Amino acid sequence: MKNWEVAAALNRIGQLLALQEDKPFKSRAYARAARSIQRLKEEVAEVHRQGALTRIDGVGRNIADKIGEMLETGESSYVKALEARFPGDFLDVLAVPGVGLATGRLLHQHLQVATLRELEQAVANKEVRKIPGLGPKTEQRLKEGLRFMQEGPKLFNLGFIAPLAREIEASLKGQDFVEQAAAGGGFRRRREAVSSLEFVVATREGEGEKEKGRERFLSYLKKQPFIREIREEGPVVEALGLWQIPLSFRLVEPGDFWSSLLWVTGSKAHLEKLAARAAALGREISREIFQEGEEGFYCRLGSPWIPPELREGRGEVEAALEGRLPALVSLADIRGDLHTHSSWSDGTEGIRNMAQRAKERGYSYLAVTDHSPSLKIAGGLSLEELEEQVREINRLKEDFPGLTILTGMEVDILRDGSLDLPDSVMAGLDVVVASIHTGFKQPGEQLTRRMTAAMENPYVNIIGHPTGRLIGRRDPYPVDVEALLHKAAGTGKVLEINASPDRLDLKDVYVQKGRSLGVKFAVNTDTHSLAGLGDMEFGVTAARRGWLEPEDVINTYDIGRLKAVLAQGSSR
DNA sequence: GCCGTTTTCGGCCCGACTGTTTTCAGTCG
Repeated sequence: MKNWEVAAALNRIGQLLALQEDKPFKSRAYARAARSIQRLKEEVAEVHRQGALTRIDGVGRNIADKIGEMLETGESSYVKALEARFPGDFLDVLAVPGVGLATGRLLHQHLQVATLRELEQAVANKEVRKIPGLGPKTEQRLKEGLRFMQEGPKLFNLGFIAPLAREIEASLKGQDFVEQAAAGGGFRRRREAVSSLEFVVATREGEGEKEKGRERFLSYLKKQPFIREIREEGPVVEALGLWQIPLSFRLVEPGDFWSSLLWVTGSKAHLEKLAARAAALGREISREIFQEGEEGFYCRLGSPWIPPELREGRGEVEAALEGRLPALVSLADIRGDLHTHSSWSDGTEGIRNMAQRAKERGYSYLAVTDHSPSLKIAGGLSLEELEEQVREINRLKEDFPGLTILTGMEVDILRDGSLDLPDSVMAGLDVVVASIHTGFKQPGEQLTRRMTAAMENPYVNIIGHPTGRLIGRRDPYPVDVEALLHKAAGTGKVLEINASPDRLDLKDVYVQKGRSLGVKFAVNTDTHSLAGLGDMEFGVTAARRGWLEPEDVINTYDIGRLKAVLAQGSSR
C-alpha cells in the first residue's frame, strides 16, 4: 500500500468516527495522522517494517495497529465495522459544500439520506427544510452545493491525473509490440481538468496484421495495475482505470499515428479551423501529408507547428498563419517562485529546507511569503514574528550562494479593502503578495473594489489567486475580472497564475486577455510543502494556454531585473 | 486518540458569518 492509500483510509476512519461517535477529537486524531502520512518522506510500509510507526507525528499505539493491519492484509476490519452503519457513499454527502458533520447526521437521522441521489431527492421534495434546526436557506445552499458534485461527468484535475497519464504512456512505450504511443485529448492540451484519458497506440505489426496487434495489446492491458475493467474491445479499446477514470486506447498502424494523434488531441474548434485551411489550399487531411509527423502536417498547411496547449480555436490558427504565434514560456524559463509558505505560518517546512529544494530546482531566487497577522487559522505571523523571520532569512542568505531568498508576505486584503500590514512594514519587504481569504460572499462590486484598492497601494507587487476558485469545488468570487485586468494594466501590478492544480488561478482565458492588455504575470506555486514547489509545471501550463511568453512572466527575469520590478511596485 | 519546557490530564489552528433561533450551533477558511 502506498502512503496516499493509507492516508486516505485514515481520513475515511476519521470521517466515519465523526459521524457516529460524540468524540470529535478522536476523529481529528485520525485526520491528523493521515496528514502526517501524506507528508511522510519515506514509504510508510518501510517504517512499519522497522516497527517505527509510532515515531510518526500523530500516530500512537492504536493508530499504528490499524495501519499495521492495513499494510499486512490490504484492508481494515475497523473501517468495515464503521462502514456497517453508514454506507460508503455517505461520505460523498458530507463532501457537499454546506454539509458538515452535524447536518450530515441530521439528514441521515430524519430522512435516511445515504447517497447524493437521495440528498438531491430530499432537496427537490423540500424535505430538508422540515428538519428541526434546518430551513429553506440551508436547503437552497445544499441545492447549490450539489451542483458541483453532479454537473456533467466527473472531472479529474490536471495535477491529479498527470502522474497516471505519464505512467501509462511510459508503460505503453516500453512494450516491444508498440511502435509509438502518446496521450492525446484534453490532457495533451493540458486542460485544467479532464473527464478521461485518451491514448493513441501504434502497434508494430505490419499492414494487414492489425488483429494480431490488437490481441497482444489486450493481453498486455489486462495485466496492468492501473486497469480496473475493460469495457470495449473494438478498434478503440475502452476501459476504466484507477479511480474509475475512463481510459481509451485507439489502436492504429504506424503510418496513421500522427494523424490519429492530431485528431484525438483536438480541440474540435481547432480541427475545424485546420480543415477549413486545408480545404482553402485544396488539400485533404489524409495520412500522406503526415509523413514528417505533426510538424510536417502543419508545414503543409503553411503554418508552423502549433503547441497543443494553444489548440483551442482561440485564434491560434490565424496567428500561426500570420507568423505571430507566441514563443511560449516553458518550465526551463522559470527562475524562481514568488509565493511560498513555510512552517512559520501554515507550511510544513522550514525556510532552510525550502531554500535547499529551490536550489536543487535550479532557481536563482525564492520568496518566502507567509500569511499576515489576521489570518489566525493559517498561523498568520505577528509583526514581531515577521521581523524575526526576516532576521532568519538574512542569516540563511550566506548558506545559499547563488540563491537569493527574498523576504515577503502574503498580505490579506481585509473585508473593508484595507491591507493587513502597515505600509511602513510592507516597504521593508522584497515581495508583497496581496490576496483575499475572507468575505468571499460579498457582492461582486465590493470584492472588485477591495482588489483594485489593493492594486493602488505602492508596496503591493502581486495579486494572489485573483478569482479564488477551487477547481471542481468552489466557484470564483463574483469579482469583475475584466475590471481587474484593466486595473492591473493601468497600475502595472502583477497578477498571479497560481500553479496549485486545485486553483490554476487566473485561468487561461483571462491570462490571454490580460496579455493582450499588456498585463504582467507571476507563476507561483503558493506551496505549503517541499513537494508543492513541483506544481510549477502546472502553472507554466496555464501560462502557455494563456499565450504567455517569457517576457510576460516576471519570474523568468534575472534577479537584477526582478528586483527592479519589485522595488518600483510596478512592472512598468 | 495523541501529546507534553503551559503537561501524564486536559487540551486539541481561531474567528466571522449565517441561519435558525431568540442566545447559539454549524460551517468555512
